[in-house]
Amino acid sequence: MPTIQEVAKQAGVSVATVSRVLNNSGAVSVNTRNKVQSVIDELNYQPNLLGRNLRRSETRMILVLLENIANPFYSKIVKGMEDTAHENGYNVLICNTNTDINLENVYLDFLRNKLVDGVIFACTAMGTKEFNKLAEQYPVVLCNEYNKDIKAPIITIDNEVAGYDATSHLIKLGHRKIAMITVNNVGSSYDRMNGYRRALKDASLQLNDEYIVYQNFSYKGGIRGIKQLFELEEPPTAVFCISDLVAVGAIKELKRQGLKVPKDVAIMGFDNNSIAPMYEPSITTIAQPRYDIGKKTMEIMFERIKGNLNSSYIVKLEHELIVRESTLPSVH
Amino acid sequence: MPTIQEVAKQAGVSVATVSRVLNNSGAVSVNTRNKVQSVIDELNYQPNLLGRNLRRSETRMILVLLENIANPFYSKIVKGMEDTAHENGYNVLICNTNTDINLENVYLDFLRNKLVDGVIFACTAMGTKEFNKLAEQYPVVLCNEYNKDIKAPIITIDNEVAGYDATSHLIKLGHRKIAMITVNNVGSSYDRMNGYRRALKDASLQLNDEYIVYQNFSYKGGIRGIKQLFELEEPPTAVFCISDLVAVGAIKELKRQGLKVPKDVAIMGFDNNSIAPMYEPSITTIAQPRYDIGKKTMEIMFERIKGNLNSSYIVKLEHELIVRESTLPSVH
DNA sequence: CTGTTAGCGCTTTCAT
DNA sequence: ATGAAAGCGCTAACAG
Repeated sequence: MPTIQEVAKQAGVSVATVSRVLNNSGAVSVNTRNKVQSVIDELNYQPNLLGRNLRRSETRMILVLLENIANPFYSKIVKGMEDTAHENGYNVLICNTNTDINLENVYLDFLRNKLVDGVIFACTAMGTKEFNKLAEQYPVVLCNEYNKDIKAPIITIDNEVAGYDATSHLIKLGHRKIAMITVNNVGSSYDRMNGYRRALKDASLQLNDEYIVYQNFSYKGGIRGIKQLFELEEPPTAVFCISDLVAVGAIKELKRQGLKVPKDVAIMGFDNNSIAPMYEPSITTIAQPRYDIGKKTMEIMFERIKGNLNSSYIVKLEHELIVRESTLPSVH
Repeated sequence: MPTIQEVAKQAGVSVATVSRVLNNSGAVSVNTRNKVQSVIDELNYQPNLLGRNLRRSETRMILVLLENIANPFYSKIVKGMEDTAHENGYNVLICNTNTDINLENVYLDFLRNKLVDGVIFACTAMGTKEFNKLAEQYPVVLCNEYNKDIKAPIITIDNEVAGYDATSHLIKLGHRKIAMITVNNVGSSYDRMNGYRRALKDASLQLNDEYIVYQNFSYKGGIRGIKQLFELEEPPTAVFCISDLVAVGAIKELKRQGLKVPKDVAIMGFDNNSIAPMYEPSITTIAQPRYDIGKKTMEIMFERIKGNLNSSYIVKLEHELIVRESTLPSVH
């Protein structure tokens, strides 16, 4: 592995000059440039970025924290982030935290130890107070996660309106007994539930607390949610699920109970995961503008790094209702 | 951001001593250690790893190249890699290449520029010759990808036997007309197809080239594969799909054509993706020991870094047949 | 047990 | 247009 020294020696110039051609900076005569470049090519020289990064005290790396890379929801978001980062001469690192606070801390050390210039949280494990302390000291932005006390830029959709739209869709199809399988203590779910409530109210339908069941974002959450709902005396005819994966679990369990979707029960998902159009039946859902969310998040990150943004700041992007088989109209 | 200098000054010791307590190395008196540690805590000092890494010329980072993080197949593999890396004081970075050779090159610069100590390919874009050149110079290992000319450690299952087992399962169920939807030019698929052929031969079934259709690993590949097969005069009664995603596309398209799985056609997947048990019907498949594959891959990486391994080396782990609804016995 | 010192590879003033 | 030299923050001989 040649160093810049060896290139300089072999080209008969100083290291400063080699550095200049490396960075296309300063003024270098065409002759010298060619000479240096040919030595670089000949030796197959690759600059050691550890040296550069130390000197510049920046790495042009952004860390993205995900709960789990397996969650296909984030794939397009990450693509949006990556493209935007590359356009700006940055690179993106992805790490899984499994929402494990210890693991999260390990990766946050990358930030504290100057290995990355900023962190995007697509998932948080730590508490709000701690988070705000971190966000005060370092460039940090939140993607698709939030609560009202967070002091950092946040990029998301308007989950309240999205919940309203999802529920309204079911109401328009004639459903009166509409349940929701959701999760607890997550800002976005809370907002979606508020939208659900407002839609029922606007349609003069009665709120029934038994129709709101708390599970988690998983396939199994959907199974358990349906079990719970269909033990009720008056089971719902439509279920709004907090994610497509939950919707899949719901459909699977309904099928097991001998009920047909959408004939007996309409199912609504959320996220427009890749599984939604593929499933049998395909799943009606709310699509989030995932690529744009990623893109915007990264743009905001650069603003934060430049210091143009210092306090909390929220960006809401547009969602979209996508109607598929799981809510095909039928009479009730 | 305090530096080691400031800690040293404030603690009234030399930077060497601070470094020693930081690394738990050398001998430091209990008194000094406590003093230094308290200053570290007080200043909330975090060592700048750019300095350390430059000095040590290692980063204890391993880069994992994936085609796409959205592919849930890799999630457990990555978990196995991460756990093993953490046990050894290393960290894992994940990058998407989209099998784009330019993007792959961007990330490989991390290796050439000393930002990571090794690269694991779970997906390759470059040609074999180039790959071998890289593998000669740097610690590189391949996970679940290969061809016979590769000169680097490879961790995989025995795809030929797996293909044999999958096909034999269908034969045992009484099927005689067994097709395969596969992909071209991929080492593992090639081996699985050889296994498929050998199973047919061992059962004295005739090989029918029309029953082998080439698509890609996607959902749409499954749809197109079925369309092609069911335009034949004698369509198959069972189809071995090269991946679970392909199987999903296959089932969806059969349903569209009014055929039932498994009643009319049996479908076999591969990989035991998370979707396989969730799908309707659930999908019979070959499970790869994904966590162990990841674990073993990382272990081999460390051997390579230590220099204990220099040439090509192949590790084959055990696979497993998982029978589900999509091949439930029925008479033909 | 502790301090002094050189240097990892690079960039960037400051001279010339 | 080019070079000399300082220094980013850290570690690791070496000396004492």
